[in-house]
Amino acid sequence: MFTMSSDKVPLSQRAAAAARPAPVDAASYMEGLNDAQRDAVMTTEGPVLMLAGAGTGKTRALTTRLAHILATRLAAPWQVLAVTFTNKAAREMKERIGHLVGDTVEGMQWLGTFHSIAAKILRIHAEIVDLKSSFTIIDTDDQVRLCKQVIEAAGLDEKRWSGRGLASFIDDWKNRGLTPDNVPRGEAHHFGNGKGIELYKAYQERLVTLNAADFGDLLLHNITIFQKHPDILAKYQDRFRYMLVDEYQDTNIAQYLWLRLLAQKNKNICVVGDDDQSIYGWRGAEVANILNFEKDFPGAKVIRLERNYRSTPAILAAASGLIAANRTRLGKTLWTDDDSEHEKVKLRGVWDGEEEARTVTDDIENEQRKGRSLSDMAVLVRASFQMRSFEERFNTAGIAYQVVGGPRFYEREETRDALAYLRLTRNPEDDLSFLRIVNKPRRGMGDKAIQALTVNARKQGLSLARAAQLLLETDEIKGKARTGLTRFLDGLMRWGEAARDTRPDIIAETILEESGYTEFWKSSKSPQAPSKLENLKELVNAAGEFDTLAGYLDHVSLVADINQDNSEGQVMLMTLHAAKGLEFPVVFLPGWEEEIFPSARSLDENGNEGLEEERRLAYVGITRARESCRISFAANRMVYGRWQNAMPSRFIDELPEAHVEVVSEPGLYGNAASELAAYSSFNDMAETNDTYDTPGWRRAKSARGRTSPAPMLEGRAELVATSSPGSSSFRVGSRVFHQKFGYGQVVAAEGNKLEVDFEHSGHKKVIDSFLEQA
DNA sequence: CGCCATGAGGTTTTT
DNA sequence: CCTCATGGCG
Repeated sequence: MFTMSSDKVPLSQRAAAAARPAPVDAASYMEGLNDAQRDAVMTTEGPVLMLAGAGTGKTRALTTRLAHILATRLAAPWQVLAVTFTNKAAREMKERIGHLVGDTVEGMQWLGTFHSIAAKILRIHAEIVDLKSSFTIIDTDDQVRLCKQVIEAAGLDEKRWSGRGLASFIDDWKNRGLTPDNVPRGEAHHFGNGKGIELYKAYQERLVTLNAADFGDLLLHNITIFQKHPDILAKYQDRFRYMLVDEYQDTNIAQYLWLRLLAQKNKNICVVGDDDQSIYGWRGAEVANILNFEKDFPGAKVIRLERNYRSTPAILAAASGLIAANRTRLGKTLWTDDDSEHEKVKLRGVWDGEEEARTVTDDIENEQRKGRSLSDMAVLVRASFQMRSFEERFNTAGIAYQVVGGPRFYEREETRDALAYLRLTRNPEDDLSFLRIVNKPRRGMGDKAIQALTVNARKQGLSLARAAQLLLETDEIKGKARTGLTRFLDGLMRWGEAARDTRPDIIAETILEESGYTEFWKSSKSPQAPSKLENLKELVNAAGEFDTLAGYLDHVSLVADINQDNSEGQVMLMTLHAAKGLEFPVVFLPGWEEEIFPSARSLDENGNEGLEEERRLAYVGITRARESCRISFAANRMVYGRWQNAMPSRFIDELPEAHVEVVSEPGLYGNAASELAAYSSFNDMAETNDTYDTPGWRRAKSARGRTSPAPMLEGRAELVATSSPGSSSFRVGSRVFHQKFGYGQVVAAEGNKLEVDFEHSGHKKVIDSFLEQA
């Protein structure tokens, strides 16, 4: 097919193409696409906003689009810019385009993550922002460390102003595309006694002397370069004839500015995303980017991918019903023509977290008995601390599980130490690495010696390694420190020498061995030592896949993880965030309680915007499910070692009841009467005139009053409010205070559930334990 | 230099 | 409650 036939094109396709030479507009890769997808592929010219709902074949559409551009020769592979957020996404995209166009995809050197592409551009023009093209990319840890140094140097109280705090301010500014000169003056007051901007400036200067850039810099420096040098910008504008951006709803302002600059000329920019799945606002993502796309790029064509190929109608209805409560959205309606028999979304209330873990585990075992593989099931939680109860239960039940996410390989202490050795070997000027390992293992270089060395180096404008070398020529250093430092520096020279003509894995192993680092862990009593040694071995192996040490190190700084083999036959346990983009036949969504989900902190810090993002997170969770979605909430939960009663999440009330089934605990409550009660409790909802803002325990509440106790409450206790037999300590008429709602007056009391008129928040139903006498 | 006591804080995560 | 970081002391 076409001119770029290759071994990668399946034979069947090549045969087909040979049999009936297809005209370009009826190309075989278009087969099986629906109208919207086809539209998204064919509309190559001008700005395009591809609004792709969950499970609507987004990846297929966008990879086909790129394949189409290449196949029809609208652009050469190197004239296409395609950006993603993660390496994984970039890899998958490349692979899938490869299936369509074969080796041509290898020419797509501008397909990658925002960061890797920005880094590539920055290496070419580094001198404009006072860097050398060999600059190092520092990670979050080093960033914090540097910030700490800057705070210290500024003579600020280090207890009051943490490195972490400064780093997050700087990150935030960089995410918004702000250099020190552009930060609004008012924002300086937020940090370091009004020294915020000064500190930011000092931090940037330190980076320049270190010849380093942090992640935020990669984009920001690009923007600076483009703005200062229209000629350079023009070059890239001409080069990138077609641009494609995946997960556009996750872009921050800096990324937006970068894209806008590049797209200015050809305007052939296609952004793909789903505003309903924007869940990274807290790290700088701007939903506004996708909401305003049509304004930012006049004449943009909006293409909606709404036909869902993943989930059952009930799951789609539940997700759609929930997300409809959000006000700021572009609006989409997912539909499916799958009308086969399917189950409703299952909702279960339980007594406490332990019971929740137990029932989920039971469900999993049931499914397994029915022949379902463990890897077809996933438990998705809001926050990682919720994982523990499931892990414990899985362990006792002997169910294999895999936690997805968690601490990353390249972030672990031993990995970072080892990399510091390798980096320092390649570049002896790398002071951050020097500091990290100069005394690890111990070489007699204590805090005092290092302090002196640092001062010395800075005075002479030398790197630490160089300064150390000079220091050894004097008599100022003696004893253990002298021998330790001498051996260390000798080692560096030797390794640097050897690195030139030795395989990276061999050199890595040699360095770790000769430096005494391996021995450091071997003789460590730490219980983690064996696994750390394992990790070091893994790192050495990973290095072996590269031709040079430098090549490996470049790769490492932009890749957060080495490929972990996802072994089959394990239940997946992860956060909702980590689950974005994945799908499973059976999905469990536990912990749907106020405070937990939506997270109290999101609401506190970001108000309604925070709430909407939480709701999108819930939407992401539900839409991960193909066949079965099981939501649960507990009436009591142990939080920080204290028992707290919990209210069912308001999101539960927002699920359309027609598509939800309340399930009682199998065996315990599984009788017809309670099933009935469950249904009628739903019907009762129509009678209550509770409004949307009532945190949702209506369901439980309405069930409580019935002759037959609600199924999920039966036996152990009433759900939500264990109505203390006596009455509440608050009387009607008394003035009370609530953490979130403020001051108010009790207007009605039933057991420990009260109705209160709050002065600022209006009429609410609350549980007395949330109140204080005012 | 390493170990224990004490205290604070305790979503979500990629590059 | 539990974990991590820091600080003081041996």
